[in-house]
Amino acid sequence: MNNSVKSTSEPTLTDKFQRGNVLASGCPSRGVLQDVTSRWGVLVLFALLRGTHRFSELRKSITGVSEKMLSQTLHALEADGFVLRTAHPVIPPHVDYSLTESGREVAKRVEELVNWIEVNINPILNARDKYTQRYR
Amino acid sequence: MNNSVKSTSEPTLTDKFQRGNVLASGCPSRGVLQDVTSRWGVLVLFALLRGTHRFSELRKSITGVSEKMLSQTLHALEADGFVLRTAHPVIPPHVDYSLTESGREVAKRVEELVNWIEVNINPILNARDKYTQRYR
DNA sequence: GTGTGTACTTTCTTTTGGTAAGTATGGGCG
DNA sequence: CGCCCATACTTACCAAAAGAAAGTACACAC
Repeated sequence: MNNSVKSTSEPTLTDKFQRGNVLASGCPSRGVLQDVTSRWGVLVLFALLRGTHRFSELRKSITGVSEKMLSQTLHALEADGFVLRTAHPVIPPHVDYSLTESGREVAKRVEELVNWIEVNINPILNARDKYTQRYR
Repeated sequence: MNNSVKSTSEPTLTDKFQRGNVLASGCPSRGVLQDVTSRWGVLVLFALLRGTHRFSELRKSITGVSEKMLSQTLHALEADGFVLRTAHPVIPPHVDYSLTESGREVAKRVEELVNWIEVNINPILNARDKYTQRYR
């Protein structure tokens, strides 16, 4: 991946056709992929697809997430431009989280994956049971 | 969940419409989701979508993965029924890995996500740069 | 001055991940 | 015969990440 500075500000042909390659360890797209597919990142994107939520709401709907990890995950997704953080200057604090345009794009794809797994969970679990029975 | 006592082994209506809920911490679908979206799981599925590969080939194409993690990841995906392991009884060992039918289904969805990120990597990185400049 | 509510942050412990070395097997080579 | 090679794993050890729980900040109510 070439992210070097250009002498002109016009996008060149190679710029336009440049894309990442997650199979290459140096490519920054792998970092973004990790933010998106991280344990809690997936669930945050999935949850925010249903609309704006505040911190405490996310914490309640995503069962099992700690405040530390939720905070960390939201920051990473915000830095990548997927999540918009809106802090209202009141006390006690009130902060809203929503998806950006690009956030909705990734989240839609995450949702497709999550939905497929949720729908097919039973056959998958059966396969897993058979596997563990066969090979201990 | 099921209030009526059943004397037969026929699947009930509720059985048929049962699906997972990844937002619930107890739901096993969350475990499957983690296998699929794990750091190396995503890349293995993505790589295997291009066809059958042996262990050493995967290790080469997925830059940066250790033998331990590749082995571990392949086992998890095999247990979930996404990956088929075929060991030829020769020496030195020769083992092939390919996707099962359900493996192709998840992998296709993973691919959609990966492709979107690879294509849009540049705007994302720009957003990230702006973010780090603003908030250090 | 004590308690409440929200969104974090910090500290400490546990779990997970990475690195490197070891294991099993038989065939080729000197 | 002794030694090395190739391949697909395991194992042992240490570093990094995640989880649990407590602390912080602020204004207002009592």
